[in-house]
Amino acid sequence: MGVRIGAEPDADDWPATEAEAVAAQDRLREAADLVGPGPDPDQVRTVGGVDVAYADDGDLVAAAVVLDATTLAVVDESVHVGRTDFPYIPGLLAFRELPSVAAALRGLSHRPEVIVCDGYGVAHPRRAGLAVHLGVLTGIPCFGVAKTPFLFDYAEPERQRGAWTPLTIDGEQVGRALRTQDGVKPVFVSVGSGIGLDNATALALRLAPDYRQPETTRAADHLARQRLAERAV
DNA sequence: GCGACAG
DNA sequence: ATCTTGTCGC
Repeated sequence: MGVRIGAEPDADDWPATEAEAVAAQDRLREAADLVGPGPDPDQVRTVGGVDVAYADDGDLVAAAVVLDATTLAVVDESVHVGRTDFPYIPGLLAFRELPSVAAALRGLSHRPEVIVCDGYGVAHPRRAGLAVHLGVLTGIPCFGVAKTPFLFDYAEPERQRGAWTPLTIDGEQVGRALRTQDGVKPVFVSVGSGIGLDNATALALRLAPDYRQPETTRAADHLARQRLAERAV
């Protein structure tokens, strides 16, 4: 327990207002590595997943898991129980979730080779979504897989699993709409930092052999919800 | 100006 | 995100 994840979010320097958060994202964007290429999807051995579950009273549970990239079995997991002061503001999700997610990651025994986020990377108003933030912070290749579209344009991918179409913002490519299951709504893949879009797409598809969402996200989601329900006992 | 808006 | 019944389908 206690794996290095790179720099930690500085509690004293953490934005408290919307304006400060936006300014922080503008600086953060410059530090991101959008090319990678990052780990070869066929050579990766471990993949990390993170997610957060919330209670009505503001309590939260952040979960971090590590899966064997071949069997997709969970080989390591960690949770952080805490709270957030930062409200949910579209475009500023990272400032609400990231400190708790980072805490959960520090509780892992094994450092994953790549991390999958539940949300956006550069498919974001300031190209600085949760996956960009986490990738820069940890130094671990990171990308995002979101369930719903925000401000980008895209054409509907073909019906079969593996089909994808580009996500664009003002003509700029910021990710892909990827069909992970035949005839099921696509997910939205975008790079965070330390990995290229081709590898991120291939990995997302490989991590979702049976369901719409990657197993990393499913495992982290289940763990967070379970621990939140057990809380207060 | 108003609404919509990752999770 | 979270709150929720029944319902359709494998």
